[in-house]
Amino acid sequence: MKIGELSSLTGTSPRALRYYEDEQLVIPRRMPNGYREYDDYLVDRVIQIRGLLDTGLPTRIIRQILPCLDKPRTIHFADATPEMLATLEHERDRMDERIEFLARNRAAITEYLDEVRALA
DNA sequence: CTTCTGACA
DNA sequence: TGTCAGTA
Repeated sequence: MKIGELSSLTGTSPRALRYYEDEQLVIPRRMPNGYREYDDYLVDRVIQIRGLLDTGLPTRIIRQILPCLDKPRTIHFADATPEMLATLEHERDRMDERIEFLARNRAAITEYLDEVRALA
């Protein structure tokens, strides 16, 4: 499929899709006219990438763990280097911090909402 | 009309 | 990331 279809299918702008290619998060083939040709399995990968990006993971890390996320997930346990496990642990801890941060703000907003409603 | 690359009041 | 330009 061309970039436009992948874009609407994943809710990701063509601009972002081209950026992912620069970061080597997705490697589309090229059609004779120069247009990018994306394989169907990339729909799931792009959605996966967006989720990881929203989590706060830098593209460098995503690029590193992406091969572990593809279809034959079981086969990829082999290339799990100790360095990668270390970075993943680090990122997991960062996620925990982010969760705490988000939870505080959620609590603050809830509290604010309750007070406003109490006065109304 | 869609996509491509490069660039930024 | 959006968007504009000048093409293919």
